[in-house]
Amino acid sequence: MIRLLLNSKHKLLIIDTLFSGQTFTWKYFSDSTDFSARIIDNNPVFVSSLSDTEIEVVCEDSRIAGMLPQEFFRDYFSMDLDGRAAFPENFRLKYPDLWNTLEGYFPVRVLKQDPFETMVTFMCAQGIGMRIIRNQVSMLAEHYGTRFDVTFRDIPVTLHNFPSPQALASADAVKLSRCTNNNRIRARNIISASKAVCEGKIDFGSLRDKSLPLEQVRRKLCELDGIGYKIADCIALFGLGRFDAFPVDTHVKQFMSQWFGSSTASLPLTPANYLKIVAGAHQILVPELAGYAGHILFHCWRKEVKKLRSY
DNA sequence: CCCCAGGCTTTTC
DNA sequence: GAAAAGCATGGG
Repeated sequence: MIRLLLNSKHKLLIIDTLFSGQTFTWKYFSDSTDFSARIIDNNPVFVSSLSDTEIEVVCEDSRIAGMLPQEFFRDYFSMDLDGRAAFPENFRLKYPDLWNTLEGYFPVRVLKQDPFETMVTFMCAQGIGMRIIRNQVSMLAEHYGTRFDVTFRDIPVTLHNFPSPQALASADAVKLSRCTNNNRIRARNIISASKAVCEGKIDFGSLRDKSLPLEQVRRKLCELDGIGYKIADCIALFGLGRFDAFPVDTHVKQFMSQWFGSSTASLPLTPANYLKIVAGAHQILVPELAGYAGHILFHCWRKEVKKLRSY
């Protein structure tokens, strides 16, 4: 058992962007008895916060994804990155009101999560609400993942890891569709994408190469059925650590129009308009961290403007 | 029955 | 080529 303390110079707010269900959603821990858990690289991981700037991580193995836990989790939680760094100097002068509203959202982390898990979960996120997406991902884990029964602080906890590419590649489309909101097309796309990963047609290791232009990463991922610009950019941002990737979904489209006066963002989200909105975002934000900024703006928009209760 | 939800694919001009 | 329509499903 390994216990780590990770501290940051700035406040932390950790939200699971992969919709991994209530039982293993990272939360903003209000008190020290509260904790969250999930499986990372076949390793039960427990997280709790000790203060606004310090979190405790407990895991079993001395290595996670080939790295020392200390290194892995600092990277996983982007501990050394300040959300403010994603906004250029003149941003607070140009958008003073928005800057004030954003204050509570700079601590939001972009987690560097598993690319396969990221791919499948965002394939489950087409044109449906957060609640249903979470249900799908939880069901995928429960039906196709491995079960872990563990205890933490004397509390029994049951967890499921996210299914492997092999597990989903060999799934039956009709059965799998129970876990994809009864959408068989989505189930079929997930199976074929999983096969592509198994066969090495999609190699996340090589897509991780930072010298690879984002357009090339996007093009490769878009070869898969069911993946367009938005999902490709989500995989790049959340799964490949490409913080320059700026996924434009219905919410991002809305705040790009409302907050930044993007005329393109008020038009239908065609591929051409998508690229224009991304280009606009790179003008307003720090380009190499545009996606990171987008994530902060996204959560602020949903909570402060749309008044949605959950993250 | 309407609209919306962390879009993508096919058809049509 | 790019714009418009079609698709799929559950929830409010």
